[in-house]
Amino acid sequence: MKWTDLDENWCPVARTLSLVGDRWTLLVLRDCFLGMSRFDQFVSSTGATRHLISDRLKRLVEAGIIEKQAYSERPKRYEYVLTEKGQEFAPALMAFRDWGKKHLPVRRTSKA
Amino acid sequence: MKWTDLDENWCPVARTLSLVGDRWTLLVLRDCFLGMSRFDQFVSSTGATRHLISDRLKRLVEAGIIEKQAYSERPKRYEYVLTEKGQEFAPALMAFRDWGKKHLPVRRTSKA
DNA sequence: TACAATAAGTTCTTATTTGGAACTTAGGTC
DNA sequence: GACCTAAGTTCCAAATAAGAACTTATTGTA
Repeated sequence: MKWTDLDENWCPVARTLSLVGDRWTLLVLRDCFLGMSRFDQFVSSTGATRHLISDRLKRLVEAGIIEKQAYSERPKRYEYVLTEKGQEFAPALMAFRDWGKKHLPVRRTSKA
Repeated sequence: MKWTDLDENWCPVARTLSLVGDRWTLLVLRDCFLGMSRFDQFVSSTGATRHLISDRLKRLVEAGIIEKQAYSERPKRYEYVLTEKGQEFAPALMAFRDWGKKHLPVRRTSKA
């Protein structure tokens, strides 16, 4: 079974996962909430490959979660911003954040 | 970059994703919240391969999110139940559910 | 006794996805 | 004219997932 097959699932959690259920997509969304909007920002912030970021941004745009907007005409340059539908994803990311803060503290591995 | 490399990330969202940031893991957790606990239930409910379920259950046990418990001695049979750490993941799944209900309604494709 | 069934996995081969680096395009700057 | 930036795309090798069959231990049934 491939992941897009979940999009017609009876369960709203499964349908949501068919869209955003992979780590890079969710990291891109996190970055959007942190105020990032440009391709290279997503690449360096997430550590994902340019290929993946390109793919995930396309899916998110197609799903209406973010929008592609030109911020420069010559040369043509675009940025990505959350739509209202995307904004409403905030509670999910906050739940992830809270769980991570509580249950996965960073181990400081060196130099005090 | 591989996904487990996110486990030491400064961002709690990224650390959480290093553990549960894939669709099958999250679907298994959903099933746990729905009261399922057995291997074959996870397989048929999620539609993932036995191989994947096996792998994801291992990771979740290792992370202390679920626990493996024997429910039969002869033959040895195990089931998986949420730990308290796992229970506390509920808000994240509820946020996914709410978002999905609102923004991804099921299209009825045939027979009224 | 033999035959099928159940549960929880593992193993195998093939297909799909991802990683990593280099290349492209369209202008701008020194 | 040589180099820089931003936003991608292309390529091939490596990792991961799909799908089906097999395993192990035990119980229930004809």
